[in-house]
Amino acid sequence: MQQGSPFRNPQKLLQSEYLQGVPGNGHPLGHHWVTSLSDGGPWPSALTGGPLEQPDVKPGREDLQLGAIIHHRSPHVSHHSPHANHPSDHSDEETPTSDELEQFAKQFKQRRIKLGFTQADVGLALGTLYGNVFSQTTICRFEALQLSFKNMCKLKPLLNKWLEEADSSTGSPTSIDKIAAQGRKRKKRTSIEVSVKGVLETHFLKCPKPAAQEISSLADSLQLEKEVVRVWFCNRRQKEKRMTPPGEQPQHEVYPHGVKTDTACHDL
DNA sequence: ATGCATGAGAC
DNA sequence: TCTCATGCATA
Repeated sequence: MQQGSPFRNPQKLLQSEYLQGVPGNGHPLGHHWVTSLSDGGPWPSALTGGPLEQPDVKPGREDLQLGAIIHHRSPHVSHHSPHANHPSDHSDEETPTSDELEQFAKQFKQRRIKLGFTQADVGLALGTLYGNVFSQTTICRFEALQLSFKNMCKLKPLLNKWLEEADSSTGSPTSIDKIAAQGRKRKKRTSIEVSVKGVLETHFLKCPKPAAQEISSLADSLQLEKEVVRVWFCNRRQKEKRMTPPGEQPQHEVYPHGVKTDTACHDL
């Protein structure tokens, strides 16, 4: 844990209301659980239906696998082995299909509740058991499949282990560790009006990746800070990449979003 | 449960 | 600057 300055931001986020009285901002304490599970791959095949199932490492990155979120609960298991290279029947450790993840998440939640644990409990337990603490938010998102596919894959084994631990240990009190709170100046969450959100949404559909200048003008017309607008777009894009898009329940619905309309979105 | 935010790493 | 994993704060 290296901690020096509670505010070591290389960027010059010139906001006006950054550090507003944070009660007790004198105890810096950062826990860095370097989850070196670096990125690597886009979505596996099961989703897009294409053959390919391996954490391949490709030099060129492509982030246009989103258009097709899956929700494939077809009775037939997509059994496609590109090459007879490895035993492809391993319920664990191999990259799970989106179906498996969905299934697991569902069971996980069910059993978690049955065992009487909250999402926060699990997050904490993961920390004491394996060293990686997670927040209630993350557990929640996992259960709701609101994480990227890759992220889901990463968390699954951890949660799986916890699950085994949890329901096997009848009366063993999981060491409840307490992680110190963190003292950091966080910008107050700005709430964007619904009407304004509507405008942003509209723009997003037209252009998911507005240029800096567009963001500026947009922010200007909406009377929002440029940074806020920028972040909004970032978050919006991330949302688009989630396994289960908001509003649509796990069904076989492939919505045709032209979200790959990069390179040229200029209105005005 | 989710909206806005941070930060590290990839381009 | 963007993506991506992650979470505080909030509805």
